[in-house]
Amino acid sequence: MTRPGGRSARVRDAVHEAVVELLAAGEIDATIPKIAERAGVNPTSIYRRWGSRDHLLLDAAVTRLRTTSPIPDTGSLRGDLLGWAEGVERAMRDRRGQIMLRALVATMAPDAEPVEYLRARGDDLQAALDKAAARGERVPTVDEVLDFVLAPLYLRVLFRRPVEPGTAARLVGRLLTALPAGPAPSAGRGG
Amino acid sequence: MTRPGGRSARVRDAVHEAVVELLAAGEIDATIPKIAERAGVNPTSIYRRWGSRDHLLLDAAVTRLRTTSPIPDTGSLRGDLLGWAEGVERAMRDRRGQIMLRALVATMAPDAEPVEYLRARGDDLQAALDKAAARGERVPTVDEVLDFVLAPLYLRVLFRRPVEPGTAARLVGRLLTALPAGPAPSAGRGG
DNA sequence: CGGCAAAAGCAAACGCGTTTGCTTTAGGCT
DNA sequence: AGCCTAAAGCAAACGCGTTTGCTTTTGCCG
Repeated sequence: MTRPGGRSARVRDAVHEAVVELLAAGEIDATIPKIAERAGVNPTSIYRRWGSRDHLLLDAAVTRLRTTSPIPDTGSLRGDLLGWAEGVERAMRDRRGQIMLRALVATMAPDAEPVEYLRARGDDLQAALDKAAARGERVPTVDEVLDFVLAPLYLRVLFRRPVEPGTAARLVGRLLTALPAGPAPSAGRGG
Repeated sequence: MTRPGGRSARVRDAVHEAVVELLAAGEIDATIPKIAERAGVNPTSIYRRWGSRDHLLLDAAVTRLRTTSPIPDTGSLRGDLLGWAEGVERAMRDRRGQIMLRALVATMAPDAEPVEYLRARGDDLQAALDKAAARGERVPTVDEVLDFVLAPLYLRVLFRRPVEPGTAARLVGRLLTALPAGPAPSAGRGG
């Protein structure tokens, strides 16, 4: 039996927010007691619920990502990709978004179980591409979208290079321009 | 006055190797005492020299990167980029290379001082492009190289998607194919 | 509205990572 | 070869993150 609402939910949200705020404030190695204090919560509650700092960070990062940049349904592939990519760009221009991306990457152990959220977002992307294909549009693969749009945005943040306004639009433009010419550089669906 | 060789160098190398081996073996949160034990070294030596686990990991990652995938001088831009990118691909297909990339990203605090090595590699890339331009070749910007080639390779590793053999060649092909058409999506030099 | 149990709070004990003062080793220069 | 000192080793003390047994709160279901 589990308790999704009430105090449990309040504690969860307070802890998540404390993580984001502390990390964004530069306390990159904030300990669990520090996070608990900031959240107004007992450290034991965190230990019992999340077990380790890494699990907590991963959970906080995924939870934040989940609320960011959904893929819209605009009626055209370009519109869908643009709406999504601009959401990603906005998140990547925000310090807290940057921090959480780094936390996500840092805590994804190389051989841990797959992050369910990432798989789901890959499916969303595939669905948008399928819709466009059904409309008769020429569509890229998921891998191409990730290569052309997501990877450059993320790499800028992870390597601390600036994300200029309009980057997302230029990257989507590149992807769609490249479409008629080149074959996919890698087969299969992405995560 | 400093001591570059002898015992100091042996300790440094042993510690670096211990870091790589432990992380690659899945001990992602190996503590300094564990690393010291593996290296056959006193923990105090690590604390005194590196100060913190993050500094050590960053140093180990950069040191390893430094020995990987230099930019060759083949006489053509395609050859230079291919040689370099295939070196990166090789590193990214190796578990230890994957681990160290993740460690690098994880320990690069958002507002810490720039990592000298990354700047230097950006300069190397720029130099290769300049040479090609001097030969009259049509050349991309550093940012375009990073977007088209490095970002997709790194993102695959960081998000634990497979790096298929030949990925580097396909990415370089894409970059050079896109050249005549599109303008650079972002100005400035890369890191 | 009453009761069961999940989850939070509390406090004390534990373990281990970290710091520190000192000693010993050995690199590099004359 | 011999001196000087940077750097490694050692050991003990310290501090704090973590664990654990128990109590208290409170969400949720009948």
